[in-house]
Amino acid sequence: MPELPEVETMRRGILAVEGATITAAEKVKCRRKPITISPGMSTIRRRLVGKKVKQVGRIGKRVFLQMENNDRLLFEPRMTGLVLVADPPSQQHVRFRLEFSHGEKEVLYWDRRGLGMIYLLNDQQYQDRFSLKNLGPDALEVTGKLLKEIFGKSKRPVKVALLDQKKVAGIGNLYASEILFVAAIHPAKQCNRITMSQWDLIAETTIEILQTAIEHEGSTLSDGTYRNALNDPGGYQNMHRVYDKEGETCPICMDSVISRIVQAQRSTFFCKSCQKRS
DNA sequence: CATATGTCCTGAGAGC
DNA sequence: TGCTCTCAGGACATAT
Repeated sequence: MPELPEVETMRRGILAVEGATITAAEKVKCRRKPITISPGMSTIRRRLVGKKVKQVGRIGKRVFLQMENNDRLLFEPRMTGLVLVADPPSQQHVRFRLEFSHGEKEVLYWDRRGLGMIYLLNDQQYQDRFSLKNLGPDALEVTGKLLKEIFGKSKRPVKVALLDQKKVAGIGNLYASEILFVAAIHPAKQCNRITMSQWDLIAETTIEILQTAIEHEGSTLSDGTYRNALNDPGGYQNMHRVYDKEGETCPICMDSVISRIVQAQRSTFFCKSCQKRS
């Protein structure tokens, strides 16, 4: 589930390692199927141990440690991955560990389902991997004009299109429903039928919702998986308007109930009265 | 190129 | 109570 706000919260949670030197990197033994860590641990150790972290960054839904030579160690949490500086929710799902020079700093990668990945890229590999061809502009940077350029000719349903990371980076299933509800756009509306003023509204709403979600440290759903770097839950789930609220009264019209439909094999939540196909 | 679909994986919760 | 089954949705390989 980690989307842009959750991953940005992870990034902020490990900012303290900026300037610290990595003293150890360890793939933690785990009875479950091991996650993908690339390249191998011996190469990772050779390139990281004794090196200083220049910056902690985020690209889309990935968080990374950037070294002084611009090697980047990326954590890609996918569904259930967490980057932690505190004790993990469970020991059995700890997959990877980094130790740092000063203080008692330690960073853990924890992942219950193990769909996440960790990989080390040199600067050129990073630039290629995340060129605009492969990953769209960050969702916090969008404008109506940009969205219209990116999506304006597409016939896809807007909700499905917003999830395409090649187009815009950072929006996932949860925030897509929330954004379109607030912008009052029907999730099945085709992109090429959305007006310029509606794109402006979607852009504004996207930034507003994602920023507010970051301020609240992301959304911890009922399964409780997502935690910040200190292993505390987020708070934005209390501000959800439609996500996972099928059958509940719409908070805007107070009349219709929230509907659930499936688009591209994923749940979409919306209000039939507030979000017209028009 | 654009878009659709199946797959990876675990554990919570539903249903019997 | 304990078993089986479904489902959650990140990114990507493959197909159309």
